[in-house]
Amino acid sequence: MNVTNADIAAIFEEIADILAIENANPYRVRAYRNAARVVRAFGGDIATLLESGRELPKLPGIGQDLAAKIREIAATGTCALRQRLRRQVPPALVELLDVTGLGPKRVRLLYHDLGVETPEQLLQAAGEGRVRRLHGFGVKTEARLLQALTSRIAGEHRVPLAEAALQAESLVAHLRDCPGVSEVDVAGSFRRMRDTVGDLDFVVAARRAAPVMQHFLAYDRIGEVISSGPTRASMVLQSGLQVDLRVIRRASYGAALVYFTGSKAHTIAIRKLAREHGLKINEYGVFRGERRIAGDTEASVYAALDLPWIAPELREDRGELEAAAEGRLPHLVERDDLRGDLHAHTRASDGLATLEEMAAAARADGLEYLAITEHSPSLTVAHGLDGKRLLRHIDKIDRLNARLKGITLLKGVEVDILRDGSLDLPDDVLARLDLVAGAIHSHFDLPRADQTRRLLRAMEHRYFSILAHPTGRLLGQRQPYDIDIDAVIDGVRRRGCFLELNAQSQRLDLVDTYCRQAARQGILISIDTDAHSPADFGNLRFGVGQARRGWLEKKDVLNSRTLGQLRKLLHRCHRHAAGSA
DNA sequence: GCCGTTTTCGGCCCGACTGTTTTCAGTCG
Repeated sequence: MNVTNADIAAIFEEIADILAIENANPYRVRAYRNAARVVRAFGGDIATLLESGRELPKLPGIGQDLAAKIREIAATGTCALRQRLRRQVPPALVELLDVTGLGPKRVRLLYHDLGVETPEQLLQAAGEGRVRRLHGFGVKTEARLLQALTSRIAGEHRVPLAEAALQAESLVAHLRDCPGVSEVDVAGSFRRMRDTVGDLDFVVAARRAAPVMQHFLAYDRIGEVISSGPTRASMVLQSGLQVDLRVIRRASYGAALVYFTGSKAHTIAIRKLAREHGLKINEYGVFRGERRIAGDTEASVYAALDLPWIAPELREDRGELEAAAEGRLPHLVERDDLRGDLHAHTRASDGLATLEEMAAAARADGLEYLAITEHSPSLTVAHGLDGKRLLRHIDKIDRLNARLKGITLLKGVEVDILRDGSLDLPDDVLARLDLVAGAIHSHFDLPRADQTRRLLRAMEHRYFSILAHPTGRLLGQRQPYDIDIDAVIDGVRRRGCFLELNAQSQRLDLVDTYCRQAARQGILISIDTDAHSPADFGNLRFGVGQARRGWLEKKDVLNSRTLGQLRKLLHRCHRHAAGSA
């Protein structure tokens, strides 16, 4: 049985949901939700760790009881508490919690008084006007639920960061147009650069809120207004994305920004810390008694807690507060630290632009080198290049390099890792290249042991340089293939090759937690766009965002190196394999 | 369920908005 951290987390979430519906102690519910979050963020596969006979390290918010449950789930795939709760409450009931406007109290009431167990049954009951008769419900609530159910069935979900960015920029421009507005920021998971975004949170500083609220609600791509008060409003855009706005006085702007940037776990943690300091933090500021002692800037809020400012990407309560207190926050990598991009395509395979156009675009984006990595022959849908064509292609790159100024093209390939772990091009061709990025594009559903062995075998190849999009996930479309990530990361370390953080908007692969795990082991990570057109180089910033979420510093990033340093590292990677063969 | 240079028991982040209520519970972030 392969119990993943995500499986353990999902069970804790389910327990929390059912306990909430059963009206259990809310702090007990929170303990399970916190445990789910901590387990998800854990670097390394917990089940594998326990299986090897090692102890689970002490984790924040995981006491004796939860640790025992983690061991139980890792060993059996479930736990007794969950099984018992499932017998007490219809399992489908937790789905009702996903309906906007329904929390545990109302779900409980719907079940007890109307026997509603599923979204479908709720739809029927609401349609028949039975919901409005329940205590605490009414005509409006019933109508709202009906609408939430139908739009939910239409399917709204988190959108990739890059997609959200387009919508955010347009709305930022709209808000800046409003007279009296002095600051506008997009906070929330967007500012923390999460790979997907559930909604956009805007924070605006203005002396008077009313004109800003009016201006906000006059945005032309508005779909539906969910709520709007004097200082706060929510709406759904025509695209289906939810947008929240909060208007605040300039003096409270920093505190509001901290609060609306979150994450929720980080917010709770700093408020708790504030209590220990005899202070109170809310979105208006930091207070000692009635007196506000900080809040105009984010830095002032953290300073009130004796902490340095913490970058938004770190605010997940994954140890950043402890690191800040001990003065060991990472110096996070920045977009301008990147000197090159080691993964790009041209028309020769499935790209949309020529070599010249891609080189010019990369240079215009401030890059000093760009690796051209076309597909290999097995990937016929992408017009993969066979050995002959690839050799002609790299001759062309050589000729172009001779006359290019301000940027150097590297000769690479994105070679398919075949089912058995062999590479899709012969050694004598690979030997001619500056770098070989290996990737899986087929047989996504192999069992974990086989898939892991496939990757390990591929990277043992003497010319292998970089494992491209290591887990193969496509946001909202395809789950990562099943691999033993600890074994793969350890394999990369031993082999002395590199991992890619693919910045393509649908990929953002490696994910942040694995980046952090790899970097801790000294592995260098290449933040690449996998560009198929000139505009794609703009995605680097999203890759950098994930890297920062993974606590990566400049030193952890392969393509922060100068071209000379990079060539040495790539060369050493080859020699390493030759030496260990 | 967790946690502790105030505590092993008694706390556990804080506020806006809605709708239903007649002073506030529920939900959301």
